[in-house]
Amino acid sequence: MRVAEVIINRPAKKMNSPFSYAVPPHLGEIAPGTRVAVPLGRTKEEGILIGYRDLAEAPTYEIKPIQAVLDKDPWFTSEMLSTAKKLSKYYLCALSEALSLFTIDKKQLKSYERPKEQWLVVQPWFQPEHIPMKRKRQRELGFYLQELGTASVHSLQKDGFTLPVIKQVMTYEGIIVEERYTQTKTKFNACVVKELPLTEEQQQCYEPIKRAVTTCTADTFLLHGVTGSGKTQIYMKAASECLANDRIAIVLVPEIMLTNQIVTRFVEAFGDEVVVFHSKLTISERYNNWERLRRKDSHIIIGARSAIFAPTDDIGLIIVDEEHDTSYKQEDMIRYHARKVAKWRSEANHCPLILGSATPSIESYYLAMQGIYRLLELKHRIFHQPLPKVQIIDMKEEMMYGNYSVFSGAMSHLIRQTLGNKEQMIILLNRRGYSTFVMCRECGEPIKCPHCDVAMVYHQSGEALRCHYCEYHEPVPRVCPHCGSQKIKFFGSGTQKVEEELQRNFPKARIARLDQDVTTKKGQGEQILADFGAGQYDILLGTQMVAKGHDFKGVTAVGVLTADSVLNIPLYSASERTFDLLTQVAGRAGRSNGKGQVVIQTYNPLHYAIIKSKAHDYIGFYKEEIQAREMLGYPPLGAMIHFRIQHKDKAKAMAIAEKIVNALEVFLVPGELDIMGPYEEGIKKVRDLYRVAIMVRGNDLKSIKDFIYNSWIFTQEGLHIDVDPV
DNA sequence: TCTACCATGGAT
DNA sequence: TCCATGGTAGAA
Repeated sequence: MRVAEVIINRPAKKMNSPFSYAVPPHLGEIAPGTRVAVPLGRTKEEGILIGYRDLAEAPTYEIKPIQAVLDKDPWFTSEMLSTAKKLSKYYLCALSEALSLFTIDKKQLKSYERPKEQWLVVQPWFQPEHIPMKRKRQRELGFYLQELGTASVHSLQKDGFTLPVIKQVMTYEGIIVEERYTQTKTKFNACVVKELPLTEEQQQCYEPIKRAVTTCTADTFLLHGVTGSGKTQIYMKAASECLANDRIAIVLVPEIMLTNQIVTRFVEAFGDEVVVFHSKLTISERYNNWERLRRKDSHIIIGARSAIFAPTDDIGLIIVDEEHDTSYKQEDMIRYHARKVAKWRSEANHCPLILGSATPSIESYYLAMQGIYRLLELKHRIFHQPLPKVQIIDMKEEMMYGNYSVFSGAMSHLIRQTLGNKEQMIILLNRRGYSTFVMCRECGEPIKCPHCDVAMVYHQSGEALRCHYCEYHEPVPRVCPHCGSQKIKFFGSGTQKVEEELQRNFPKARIARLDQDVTTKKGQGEQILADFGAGQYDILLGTQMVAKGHDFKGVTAVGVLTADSVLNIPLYSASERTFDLLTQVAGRAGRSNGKGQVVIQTYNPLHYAIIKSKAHDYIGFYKEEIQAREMLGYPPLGAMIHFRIQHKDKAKAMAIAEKIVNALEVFLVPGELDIMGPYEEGIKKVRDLYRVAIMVRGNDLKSIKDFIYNSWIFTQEGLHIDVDPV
């Protein structure tokens, strides 16, 4: 007996294997990849038909029939199905979760139909002269229609006819109303892009990419180019080549929210050939975009992380811009890395993948050094502007000279100088809120969140202490909840406090602050950036979002208040992230006139991540970093899996973790595959759940992953598995 | 995930 | 004895 294998569309790991259903004859042949409605228990559920199977003998359970077909054409191509399976096994998540990444509507059991609209078709016997003179607009529409022969209701409304008038004309003799699929095709002027000249260096990088696009080769290129070297130009050339071959190009950008340079340039150059995916799109806009890609009305999709799951086959090119950016790794739910998925999809679609960055991820650069990726380098800035001058300030020294303020002498001087020259400055501080923690002077106890193991942060707005890990907030206590003393003091400086201090020291400066507290109100972040770009502010103060890809012409100076905030995070990639952040933010200075100045304050002035970023020396940094990782077996010279067990009972969490370690111990080969833990995490408790962790590190984790995928560990409650944590 | 089922246990 | 709660196996 032939049965259909259906994955129930529920994010439950326990339902990871497909369920068998019969296909009733009246539904005909259902292609794999189609969404179907099936009975499950006593409810009706949505599922994805992933294939067929022959049952040798009658099963012990009842085979129920599929109730309905939800997609006219299968939503999932076979490539999407196989990529989802790969993702599920690699990242140890449920197949249904992996599949749902490719869908755009989380509402279930909704069938999707291609958008249709009504068209009025004029028949030979239509006589507008019979329409009474009194009905002026209808008569005009009649003659207008006769001229056109056929027109859609939508287009007539655009031409100034109201809906009642059109409705009335539709009833007249000689007018036939037809339903047609919406056609939104607009002509694209390819010349715009073709005329974009490339420098010789760019041309050299572009040649092999072009060859790979035309020959449909799944090569991966690492395009390493300093900021301002014209990577976008190469992306656009490659995309236009892909478009000329009538295949789809996917362009991934880090965070689309903040007015993204690349998006604007693509839209300007390619017009309606570009479809922009971002989280603010409505469901119908998403469907419409997808439909455009499927009909090849548009060939380029540009968007953040999730755009890699564009439901399309025939991908001809994938570009990951700023490939080192950490926003490509999803940190909640399914913790996939978009760069990894891009690689899989490029292989399955036989198309090249371009990874572009000024500071490539250590992993990508390593693979390029191994000859697995092809390294392409842009060493010169297009207009040959010099890179900014970077000064490193040792804050320990500042303190020795009695300066306890957040601004070193050099920093104050740079601010004063920039303001004096009527130029703009960006100041980076990786801490939001007012103060970093609140502590009692008597007993030395910091005030902690009652639900999480973290110090609460004072936020001026609302005069409240907030926890950055949960929604908990409370007013600042008058007396210490621990010892009753009144000596409560604020320590450390967040963006809010620094803003205040800046304003006090430089009363005339116009200061804009950009951090999560400001961005939560939608559109406000973009507005601040736009205003700053328009010169309405002198200083832009903010968390790392000020460091990313904006091109402000008036900015000549950049200040980093604490380079250590990222460096001190206990992660193997802390140095890499520090180097990236410093290099990125320094790159904001002097983009147009070339006299950029940067001041970096730090307590670790001798750390190589800081020294190498001062010298704009990526390769030097890479060499030191790869050595450090080689010694410790960190990625890319080994892979890691992070297990987090959460439980409201600390002992239970520990017990579960120990059970997991015991089960995995058979794979332990010291030096080859190591298991660390179970240990309490740095932050012991979040939202009243205790956190215990296990870390597995090894040169090859495939077999241990396969084991976990098929064992009880996979469905263990309260366990979160993070493959390739960053 | 959702649901039905069973076990436990406190209140009546 | 009743019902409420909690934990858990199974769904085709």
